Amino acid sequence: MDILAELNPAQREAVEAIGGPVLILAGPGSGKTRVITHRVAYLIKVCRVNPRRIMAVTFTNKAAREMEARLEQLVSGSVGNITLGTFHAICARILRQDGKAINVSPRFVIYDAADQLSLIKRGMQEINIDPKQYAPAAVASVISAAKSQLLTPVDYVKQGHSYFEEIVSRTYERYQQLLEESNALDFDDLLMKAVRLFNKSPEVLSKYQSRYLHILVDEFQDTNTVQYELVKQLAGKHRNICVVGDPDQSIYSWRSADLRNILSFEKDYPDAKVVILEQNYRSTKMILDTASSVISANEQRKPKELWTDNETGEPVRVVETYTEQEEARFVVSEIERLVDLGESRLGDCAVMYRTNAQSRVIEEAFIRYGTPYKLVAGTRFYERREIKDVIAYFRLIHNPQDVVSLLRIINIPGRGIGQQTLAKLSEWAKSLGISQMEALQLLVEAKEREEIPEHSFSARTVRALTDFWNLMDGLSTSSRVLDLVALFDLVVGASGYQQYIQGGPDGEERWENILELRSVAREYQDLNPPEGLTAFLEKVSLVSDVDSLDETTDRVTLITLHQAKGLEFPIVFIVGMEERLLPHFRSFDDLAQMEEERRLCYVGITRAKRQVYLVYAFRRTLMGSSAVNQPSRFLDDIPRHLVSSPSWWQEGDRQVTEAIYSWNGNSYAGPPDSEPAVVAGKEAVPELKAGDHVKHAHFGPGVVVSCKDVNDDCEVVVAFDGQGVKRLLLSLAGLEKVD
DNA sequence: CGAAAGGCTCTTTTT
DNA sequence: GAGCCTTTCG
Repeated sequence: MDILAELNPAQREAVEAIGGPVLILAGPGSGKTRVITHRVAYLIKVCRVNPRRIMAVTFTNKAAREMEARLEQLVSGSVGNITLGTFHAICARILRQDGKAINVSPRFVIYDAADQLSLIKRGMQEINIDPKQYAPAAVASVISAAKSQLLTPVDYVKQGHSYFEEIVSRTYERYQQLLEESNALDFDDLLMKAVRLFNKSPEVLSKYQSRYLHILVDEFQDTNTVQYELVKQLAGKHRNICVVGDPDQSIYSWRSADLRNILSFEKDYPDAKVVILEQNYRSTKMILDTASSVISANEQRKPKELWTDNETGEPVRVVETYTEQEEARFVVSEIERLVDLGESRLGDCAVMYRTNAQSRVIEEAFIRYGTPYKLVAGTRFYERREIKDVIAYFRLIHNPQDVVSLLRIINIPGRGIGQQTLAKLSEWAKSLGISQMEALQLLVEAKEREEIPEHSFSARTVRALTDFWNLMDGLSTSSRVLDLVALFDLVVGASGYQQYIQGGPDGEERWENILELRSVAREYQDLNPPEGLTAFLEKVSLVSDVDSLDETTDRVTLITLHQAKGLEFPIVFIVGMEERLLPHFRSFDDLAQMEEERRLCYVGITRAKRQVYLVYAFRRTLMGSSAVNQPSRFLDDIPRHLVSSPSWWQEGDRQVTEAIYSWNGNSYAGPPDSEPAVVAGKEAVPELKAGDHVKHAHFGPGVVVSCKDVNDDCEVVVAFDGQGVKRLLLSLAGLEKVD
């Protein structure tokens, strides 16, 4: 297969420029992914570079997986030796391999944002800082930013001036100590310590520098200072570094991503070859023009002209609804309409929003209509309590020093070990200069020798504590011989966790989640005992929500604008196009942040191939209270000729009196004071009772479980054959009674 | 010690 | 509106 065929001249140039630094500026839909994969394939097939000597950094694990799959097709063979993954995953690997040089034990655990926050709270407590006065989350984000600038606690102290910075500084110091005692790294540490490793150990650096002949970085506009530093270090010897990005799609500055990285690349590498990809293959002219009109209002930006040979397409549709509920209903009914027309499938459609909180109302509407959807970040799987609990057991087995995990599960399920006991235990361990697990071990040994205890635990408490230690010790022992799945079953069984969770609220659902985690463990079953556990923990620590997005099922995708980066859909709905939401109110007092909101909007629009809907609600409930918001300022920048004339939304036979007004008419003509109009055309809806057999357009045949009257309507619970149990609204779901 | 209830705060985006 | 924390009582 000719790797250069099917590439346009600019793309081809980007693929063939293999000596020295290369900057590829790739507008949305310009075939960026294609260029990257073809470039790597070109290196392997044509330039005969050993895949082992190539590193490719992606933004998500999913992107890495996809790239690997495409590569294997292109080079028709294994590329297993290539280093491919996110910065975090690659750094974790480097640190496990060579971290010893800077005292990073290979058994470290990785703390996610929640673990980090809990440890910071603990640190603040220990040095008597009132969490009510200084929000731990705020302190956490400053510490994270400091780490992203490569500032250690010592460096940070030198910078601090304000009283708040003083507080942060002291917390940072204590927090870092706690991390070390726990043998844990947070996300920022993974990057920072890798850079530190390379600074401290020239041999290690040289090993990696020599190995990596070619380095590629995708989404370069979203890298931060540490990441760029790391790239510079790694590319220090061969200087074959290729970065790909688009400044207009930089949307992660809050994670310390620094747009200057991509803007100053040419200064850092004056001999860099720059390739600009401006032809868009994804969207219609109308969509592309809309996107351009929005983004060109940014001042701090290099002008760029995207163009396309695609057809003109339909105008963008701007729609006003009365409330967020109406907004959700509009989206679902419009999608159903499009599907009924036969030109689109559910899987073609995506609904995008600024904040995760917006997804709930949308989701409810989809459930009520019985329209299949997939929510990318629901209650994020790995953030669920039961999942974190079980993982904590594994982390503690893997690394007994892990304080966060210990405190998480020492009394889950309840073992009679309360706050008092834990405070004493912590104090006691501290006075002896040992970890809490080691203190527990002492307790066990003292008990076995029937010594008089030097602590003040009651006999009952001693029993509870020693029981727990024996449990964990037993699990550790087993972990050295059992495969991961067997260990999994042992952990949830022996700890009493299974019984605890099944007996609690939502027991079955939570248990299913745990089984889901068990199936992840199965992927590592074939590895030898210690490696299986390590690999499993690494995987569950570094997953992201988009990683699990499955594009093959025919369902509507519900996704945040951030997560949508890098994806494309024929039909895109952006909801919540309102001031205070998009742009988000947190960006109002800062031009740079406001421009980022605009880029976010741009990213959303440019995901679409065929049709874009920009939807906003006249009135919306935010943080518990309802308020009227202005339409987003970004709408003002779209020329009228790109927008369809004011649309009136009609839902089936139902005249929705409160629904749509002209988006540009500015004034709202007046909402109904009463409840929405009564559902019309109800006579077509069948009377149903429990036990009736029904049929649904998407879910197929099923049996009615229950019916409940709700405001002139009826909520029907139906068990569909093989599709699970769904809650539907009778008037909307289109259920058909079967005899 | 633990369950339950009440009160408080604060909401962006994520590897 | 929800999650977190604290308080209270058994």
